[in-house]
Amino acid sequence: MFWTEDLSARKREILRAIIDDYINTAQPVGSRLLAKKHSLGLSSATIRNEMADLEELGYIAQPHTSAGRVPSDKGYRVYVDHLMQLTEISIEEAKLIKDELQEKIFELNKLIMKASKLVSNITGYTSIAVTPQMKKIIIKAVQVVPIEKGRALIVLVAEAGVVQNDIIQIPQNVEPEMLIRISNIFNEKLAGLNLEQINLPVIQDIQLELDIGAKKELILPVLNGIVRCIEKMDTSEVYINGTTNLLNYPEFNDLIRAKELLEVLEQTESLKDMLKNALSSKSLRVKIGTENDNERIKNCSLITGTYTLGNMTQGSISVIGPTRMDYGKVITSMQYVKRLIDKEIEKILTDIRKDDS
Amino acid sequence: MFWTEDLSARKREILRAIIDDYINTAQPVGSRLLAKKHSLGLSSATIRNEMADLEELGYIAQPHTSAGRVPSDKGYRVYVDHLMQLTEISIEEAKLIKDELQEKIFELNKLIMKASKLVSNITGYTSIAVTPQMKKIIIKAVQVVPIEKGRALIVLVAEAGVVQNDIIQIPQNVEPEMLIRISNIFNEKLAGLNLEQINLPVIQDIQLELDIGAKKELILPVLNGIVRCIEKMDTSEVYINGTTNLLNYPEFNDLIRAKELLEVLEQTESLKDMLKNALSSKSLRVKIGTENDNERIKNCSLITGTYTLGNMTQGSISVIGPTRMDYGKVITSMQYVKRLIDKEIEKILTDIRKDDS
DNA sequence: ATTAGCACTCATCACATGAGAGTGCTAACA
DNA sequence: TGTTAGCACTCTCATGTGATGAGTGCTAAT
Repeated sequence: MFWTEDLSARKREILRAIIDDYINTAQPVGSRLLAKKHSLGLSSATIRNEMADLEELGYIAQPHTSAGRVPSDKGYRVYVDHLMQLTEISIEEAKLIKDELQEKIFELNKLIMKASKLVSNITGYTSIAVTPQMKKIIIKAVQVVPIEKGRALIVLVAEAGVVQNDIIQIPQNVEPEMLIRISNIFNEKLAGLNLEQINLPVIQDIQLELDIGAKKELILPVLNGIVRCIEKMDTSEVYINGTTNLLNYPEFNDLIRAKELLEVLEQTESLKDMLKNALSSKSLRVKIGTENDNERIKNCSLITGTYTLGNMTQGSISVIGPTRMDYGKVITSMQYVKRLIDKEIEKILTDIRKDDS
Repeated sequence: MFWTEDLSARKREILRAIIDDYINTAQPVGSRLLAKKHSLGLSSATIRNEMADLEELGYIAQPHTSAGRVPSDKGYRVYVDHLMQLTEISIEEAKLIKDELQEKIFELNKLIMKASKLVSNITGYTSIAVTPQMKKIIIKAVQVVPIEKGRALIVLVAEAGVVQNDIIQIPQNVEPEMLIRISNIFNEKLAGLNLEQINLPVIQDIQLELDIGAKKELILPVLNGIVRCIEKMDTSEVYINGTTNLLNYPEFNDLIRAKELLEVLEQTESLKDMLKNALSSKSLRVKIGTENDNERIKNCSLITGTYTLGNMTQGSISVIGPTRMDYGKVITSMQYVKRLIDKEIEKILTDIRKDDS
């Protein structure tokens, strides 16, 4: 869409002024106010005419006949894509973010959780962190740890500090040496593979090798334990921060609206789905109001940044707020955080890969 | 307090009727209604007189002159302690609870989280689960797992399926055999101890033994890793379920009230403190309104059940709702859940201890 | 093309009014 | 003496009314 053909420079100026103002005040903005506050050098009557045009084009709307104008989703879209002016992040905030994220964190999930909390604090909206699904994460080590007679722990270690474990029952009379042998074989066969690559042939190969010296009663539980570890690794989790922030905004003064939104936030499974589609974009994705698939957040905007581990596994941090959101502020801080996280992830990976510490 | 001296049987009947009614309707209950609905065999005038007495004694109050009566915290207290009639748990609910909790769960925290969710679903209020602090949990095994050159994983296994791990950096040139040796020594020295018993003498003892064959650069990170594992184990976590349930109740129709409460629920640290004091009672603890220390939930009631691992480590599940809470329903279901959990915990412990599976 | 002026619209607020629920008190009753 | 009927009184809540004012669209003048 060649939107520039729709809108003269003046119309753009006016539209921006309207949206800036509305984001600040949450009040429909009228022509008189606009003429006074923003020095556009135009009379209210002229502005009125332009506003009528903008309304016809669908960028703004009137809640009722005698009210000012309110931006439509289409209006916000143009605003975000072309009109908005990004401000620099403040020095204090930059420092805060750096301080929080640059302390040594080996675990990817911890990093994302922390960043998410930070984003919610800084923006004043609600943040949603989804930890990565690990389908393609590479296994570093497998170990069977004897706990006591008849019980052992399977430990699966992958890159980026991802660890999972599972308790299994084993025959009473297993020698510790046997467990070490099994650990070694699993290590040899699985290390370097990613989760998806562990398929039937690989398992059969291992089974074959084990069958020589080990008993079936031992092999089966170990295999099951590993499978459960893989399942746990591949399960992404959802963390939400700053839920109550949303209640500060007048659009959720209506208890029914507020409840609707809070219920959406409680449905972590559907949240995962909502945020999954963002998983390809390199930069931030902005979904405004009805652009969201979910009916129940059609008066909310969702800004999502995704994080990738060596182009393979992905998690995300999102901010959700009313469509009347301070897009500039949110995007600025999220970009800043994203840059830092990308750098930290890089560090986690190279640290582990290079062993140069 | 010999409350029975305060109240005639008739007054008690009336008080109970008032509270029962108020819990159902959330409306101040008047004498006329009471005379009609509950067959007390008394005229509204008589009831009025009794109500005046009950008000003077502080069991009920009037929101304003021409309104019915509303129970006070003192009234609810008597109700919970003496007047309330516990109903049997319904067959469907019993089945639901059993189905959810009796599938094989080895991990204590999972069990408590699941139970908490269940309680919130059944009661229709909000539940708060605090996983146990593990100060006194007994260590079963320690293992140092090599991940790759220069990096290893510490795994600490304790009873009840509690596992923690931590990634450490180690010198490049460490032989796997050395790690096994170290694991063995730590195992020998730490297994059977509880977290509190791991103090300086024990550590020095281990250090002494290790110094003979291992390098300092290896021992220190391992020790640090174990300490961090212990810290992680001893950190209790808070899970909240059914937050939005609260918004269904008219006492939180006021957005300010609702927000206040939701903010309390977001402060997990202070929640832990609030629930800590309940950690001695064998049965459920009921805190009504102002009986709670926290100013901000003075119009809420909090019912807490605690769970102990062999009289040592403790976690809790609580239900929070308006003081006008269906105490009968909540207490019934929580008691039922508690009984089941206690049994399951017993199972987890004996299972692991006896190895008879 | 822009602007001043004006009639018109509509939400919002303050205020008045009436209905209804509930009370306390008094007097009659068992 | 305890219980009940009756009644005047109180206070909230819902409803309706009118004034206010912000904002618009249209027209005519610049």
